[in-house]
Amino acid sequence: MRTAQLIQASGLSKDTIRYYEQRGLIPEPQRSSNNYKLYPKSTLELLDFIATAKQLGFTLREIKNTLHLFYDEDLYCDSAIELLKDKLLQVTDSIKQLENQKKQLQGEIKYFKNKKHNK
Amino acid sequence: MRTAQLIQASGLSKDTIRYYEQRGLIPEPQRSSNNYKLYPKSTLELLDFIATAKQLGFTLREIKNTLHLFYDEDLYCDSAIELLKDKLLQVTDSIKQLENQKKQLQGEIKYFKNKKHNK
DNA sequence: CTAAACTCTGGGGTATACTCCACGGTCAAG
DNA sequence: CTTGACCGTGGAGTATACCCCAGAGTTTAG
Repeated sequence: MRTAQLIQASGLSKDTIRYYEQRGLIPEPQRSSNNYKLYPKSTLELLDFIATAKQLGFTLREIKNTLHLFYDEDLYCDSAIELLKDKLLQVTDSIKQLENQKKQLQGEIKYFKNKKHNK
Repeated sequence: MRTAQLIQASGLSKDTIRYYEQRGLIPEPQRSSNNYKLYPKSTLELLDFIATAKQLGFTLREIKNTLHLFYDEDLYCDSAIELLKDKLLQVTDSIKQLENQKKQLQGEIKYFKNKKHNK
């Protein structure tokens, strides 16, 4: 498929796709005689995989490092579970930090309400 | 006080202080005859104020926009409460998003465990 | 044949909150 | 007087995930 089709099918912009290409997240496509890019169907699947991983909170760097999972069926499950668990820990940690921040904010609000009341 | 003292007392680096100065978070200090900077005591308090606000999750931009509160006692309470509530909403929202992400991750993990089991 | 649509490339810009480097002036101690 | 500590400046670099623009070739519709 050509660029326009990939853009359409993936819902990503040309620049995003190019960016992924440059960062090595998707393989360099073949070229037709006029130098237009020709993507295999697998690239679309790959882009979907990337989109899902991004949704789950993985950075592009992390995704790039796990791309072999996308190609290697045997490793797929175990490694995927491991990575997901790692990310789960990170997310849980972020939540904790935010909860903390929330508490502090609530404390501050109370403090100012009191201050106001005592005027 | 001179730069070294302010660095010491605030715990910030010279570059950070300079950065805040450039962004207008702290006022331009006076200069002694040799062009050394001379900070008033209030600058230290201001830096503490900024540090607290950062802790609470405010960006430097947001902090800059609320600096007048630091100077205006009358507005202080009401506006502070309002700002804190806004930030609280933002934090709460971030937490929700992360909770969502967490659920999705857990879902993915289950999916892969199942897949593995059925091999 | 011409104009519009499509495609490619290189390169710059964005936001955030700094850090780091290099060059040069100033001051105090010995 | 020299050495080392202190101080100031301008400007570049960092990380992330793109967006936007310009210039030029290609293809398709009318």
